[in-house]
Amino acid sequence: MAKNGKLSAPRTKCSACPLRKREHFRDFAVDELDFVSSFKTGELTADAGATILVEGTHSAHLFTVLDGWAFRYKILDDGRRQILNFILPGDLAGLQGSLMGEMQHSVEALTPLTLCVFERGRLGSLFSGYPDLGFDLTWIAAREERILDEHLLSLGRRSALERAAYLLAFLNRRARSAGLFDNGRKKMLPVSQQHFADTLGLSIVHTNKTLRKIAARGLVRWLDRGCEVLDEDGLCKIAGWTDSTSGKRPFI
Amino acid sequence: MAKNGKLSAPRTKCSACPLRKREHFRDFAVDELDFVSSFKTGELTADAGATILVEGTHSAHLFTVLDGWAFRYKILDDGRRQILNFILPGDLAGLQGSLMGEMQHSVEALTPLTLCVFERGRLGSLFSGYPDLGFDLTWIAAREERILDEHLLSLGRRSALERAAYLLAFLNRRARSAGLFDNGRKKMLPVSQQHFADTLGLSIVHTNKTLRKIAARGLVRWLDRGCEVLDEDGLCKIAGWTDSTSGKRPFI
DNA sequence: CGAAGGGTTGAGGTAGATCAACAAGGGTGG
DNA sequence: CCACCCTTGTTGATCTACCTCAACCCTTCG
Repeated sequence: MAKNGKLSAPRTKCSACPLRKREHFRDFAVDELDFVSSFKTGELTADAGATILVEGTHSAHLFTVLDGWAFRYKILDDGRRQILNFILPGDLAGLQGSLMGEMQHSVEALTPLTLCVFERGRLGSLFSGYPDLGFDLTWIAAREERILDEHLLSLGRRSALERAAYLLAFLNRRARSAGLFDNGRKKMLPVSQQHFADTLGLSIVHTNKTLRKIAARGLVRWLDRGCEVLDEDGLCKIAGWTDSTSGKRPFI
Repeated sequence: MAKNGKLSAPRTKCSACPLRKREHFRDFAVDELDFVSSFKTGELTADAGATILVEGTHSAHLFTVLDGWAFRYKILDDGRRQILNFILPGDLAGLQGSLMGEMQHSVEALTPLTLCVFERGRLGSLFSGYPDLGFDLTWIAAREERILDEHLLSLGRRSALERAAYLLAFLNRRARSAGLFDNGRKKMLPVSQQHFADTLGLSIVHTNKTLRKIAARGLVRWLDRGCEVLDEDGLCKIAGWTDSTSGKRPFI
């Protein structure tokens, strides 16, 4: 299934799911919790750099990230890579492929990763038995769409500096919402400059120069293999971006 | 509701929906047809250039395009505009806003447009009463996601020439699938060079030069306020793109 | 200790932006 | 009817943001 990945029976019970307690996520009704518990057929742990899903293949599973970072990407024949989005705790991976057949992007772990494994074959009973969960799935897909819209605006119309500032603010905000900065965890984005470059659609050299410029202004600090955002509002101002997401969100 | 738009009671009965007959779209079950008929509360016609939905507002409706072309876009404060995707017959508009509240993009008619109007308030009963339609909605959202993924790859990693070739092939393919070329209708894409520029993330001058280059190779022909694709395969080859969508697709 | 993966920096090249004209309709008001 | 404007497309000249190439540094790891 995944290079450097280890599949096991569920270790984390849905009833004890650490995500459900976090402020940003909505809780389940009791019968929904029962269903999701049975929907979850396994747990997958993967090392940083492991490939979880591969473009062009079919997968019998979809996943929710329990802990860690991953990203979705596509590559052109000659190796040019575009990172499409990042996947954080509470996010789904593989929904597109589950609904429509073949995967059209790949997914790779950015850090050590823990995922809940679901059977795609049971999606039908999710929709028929738990309409609210069906609604949630659509909601989740619509949320992804929104993120891609904003990202598209970035690539199409923002300068390198604006783009980089936007991405930093966006990632920081999502990491915080997902609870990755909770109880004293380091507020670090585990994203290398190569990943930034491939997300921003820039060369790695120009990415480096742009990120240095932002660091020189004191908005961000570079760490070993990652960075820490010091002034999210300042970044948003540079990018001309105001995030409008708020409140609790569903997850499966 | 829409500048230059006219709202009326449904004129086209769902039972006589012209889309249902087209090869590319899946048919409804009888009870689904009944539901959709009651879900459709009106019909909207709009002139080319009319604004259908506005970023930052809430809308009580969502729409399916019956005939004509529209597009979704976002703008930055200083007026830079990015077109996110085009909306053709059978496509939904306003789903994001219906699920998540405020619209985060605008929608504008590219040609005279006819839309079915649905009440967003009845989405819940769609999911609870007709799980297959709920599934279809998720499917439709996932399809949009795929398109945006490919578009993101374009903006991030393809050259101007590759990007333009991809967009032409993509639009031509979608128009054909949506049945816009059926029974002897002109095989024209009603997209101005300004629209191309705002979709490709290029300046209008460079867009013009790039499109001329493609026209000079005989892959496309320029008409008054639009263009006609002459060699879709040739365009796909330039772009390094192979479309993998196939078979029937759902719509609401 | 050598190799490999990140990050950093300067020099020079180029794809695409910006600026500036101009042409060809179409619409509108006089 | 003409005179005017506005929109859309077209083309050349110049500029610049970003790319490529080519170093070099540091840390980690086998």
